[in-house]
Amino acid sequence: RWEEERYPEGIKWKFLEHKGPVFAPPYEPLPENVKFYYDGKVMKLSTKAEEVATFFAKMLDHEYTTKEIFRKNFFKDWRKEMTSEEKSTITNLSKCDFTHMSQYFKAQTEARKQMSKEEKQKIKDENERLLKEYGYCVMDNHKERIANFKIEPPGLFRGRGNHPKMGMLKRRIMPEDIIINCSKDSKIPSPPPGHKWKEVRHDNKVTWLVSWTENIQGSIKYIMLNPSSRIKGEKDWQKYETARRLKKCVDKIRNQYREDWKSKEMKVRQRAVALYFIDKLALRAGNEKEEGETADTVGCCSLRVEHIKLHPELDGQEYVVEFDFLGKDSIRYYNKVPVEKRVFKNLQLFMENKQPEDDLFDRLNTSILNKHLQDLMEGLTAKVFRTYNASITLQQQLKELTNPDDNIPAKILSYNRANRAVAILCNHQRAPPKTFEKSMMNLQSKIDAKKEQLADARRELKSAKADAKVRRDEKSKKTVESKKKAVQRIEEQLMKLEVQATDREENKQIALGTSKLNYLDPRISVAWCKKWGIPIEKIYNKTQREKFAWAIDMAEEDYEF
DNA sequence: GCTCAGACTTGGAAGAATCTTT
DNA sequence: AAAGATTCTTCCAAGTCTGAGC
Repeated sequence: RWEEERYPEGIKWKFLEHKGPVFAPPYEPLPENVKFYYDGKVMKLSTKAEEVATFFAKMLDHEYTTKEIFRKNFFKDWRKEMTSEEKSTITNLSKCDFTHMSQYFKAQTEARKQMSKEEKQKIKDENERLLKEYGYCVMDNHKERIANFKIEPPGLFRGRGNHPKMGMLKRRIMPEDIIINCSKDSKIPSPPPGHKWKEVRHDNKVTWLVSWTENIQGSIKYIMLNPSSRIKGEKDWQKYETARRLKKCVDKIRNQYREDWKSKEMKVRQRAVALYFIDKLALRAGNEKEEGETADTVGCCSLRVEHIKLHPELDGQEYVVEFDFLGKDSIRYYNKVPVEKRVFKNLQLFMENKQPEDDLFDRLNTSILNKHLQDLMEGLTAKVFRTYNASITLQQQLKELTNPDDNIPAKILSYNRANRAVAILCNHQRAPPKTFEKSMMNLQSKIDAKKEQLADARRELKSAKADAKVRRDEKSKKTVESKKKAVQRIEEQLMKLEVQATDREENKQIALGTSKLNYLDPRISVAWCKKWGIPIEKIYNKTQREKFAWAIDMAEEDYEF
């Protein structure tokens, strides 16, 4: 569908027109009868202070609001929004009572659920209108869907893990904060009445339409296109092509880093051991982070001595490395891995005379590592190994697990298992769903019921057969046939349920989404579907099919990653 | 080399929509 | 038709990596 690189190096588009962002709705003050209490007494808050209070009230049931850091950060920022009078009265968060406000919001949510069909439809229509007007742009000759055309509303920052900034106030974004990017010859979006944009620029070397600076980390946020767009799709395709190029030289690279374990230079040894981890364990690169600004998490290059334990022997295996650290999003990585003796010896060396909080690879960072990788293969960076290993694992697992004689549900179970192997490799975990146990039990009772139904059907079949033997007439023969069919149908249904139960159980703590969306070359899945006659809808839902339209178009059943 | 801003990808949870059961 | 379960979509945080400036 797309031809390769229609533009000179670095140029992303020739024409870009859009309507600008949709701002968060303005704050609506609470009705008079919704009270806030301080120290047991009713207190009427100024609009600004009230708005921030509602952010807290809405989160009251969440564990966040019990955390010391969250409360401290919130209170500090809240006080900044108060009038001087409020400031002098409200000095202690523990004396603030938000429960009435919280109840009000719960009632609102309930009321929204209870709305009539017409009212709900009205809201839906309004959302659709907004999407139609602001949700699309024109990039070159295509109308494209925008991913996030709505500006994030103000609220309380919720970091993940142990974030030092949790609870801080995310301020409201105004047109004056907004940079618009579009082409000169396009119809330039107009700011809301009485407002101005911070800037309008025409930079066709970037893909974003709108940007602003967020106040918690001071980082830039963007409005960009949907994954179904040409610009994202092409990039995605390129990513997998880079990973396929790695496939061709990965053996050479592996031999190289194994050689480097013996290097005289410490830096080279560290680089080689780190690369081994990235390759073998699919670890992330691990950039340095500013201390105290974010949760304390690490990747490969930023591992510290305290994150690994060396076991010369463990459970009958030699040279075992025990990893235990918090990775991206503060997800725990825990793994015991037997490694080659040389790696083990090197790790011992790297850890000599170091404190637990010292860097394991003190001579290495991601920039050094990536420069080296660039020399090994053009376009090679640390994350390409994750993509490569994820995709190659899927392909290999599909080959191994797919049984040609299986029916469709069983084949899909195999697919999910292959997907799961990748998710485990990439350490994509989720909190078990709150309703997990219950839903498993429900499914089990469905299975039991189905088993009984099957037993009944079999009994009926048996007696029908006996009957037919005696009577020897057409009618009873037909009855046998239809009973046979019924048994078969129920057997199939039972099998389907059992497969579902297995799949769900195995998936309890595994998140498949990220690998499916970001690491697995979609052409592998498309080819697999074609090969086994599985409808693509069983593997990809509508959004996913849109994102992977290029692959669905491109891949035949003999596609090899 | 090092730092930092900038741009873009990757990440799980929460909320909304839809389907299924009661 | 309400409630409950499941799936899809949105949200927005948190990574990776590049390149400019010194």
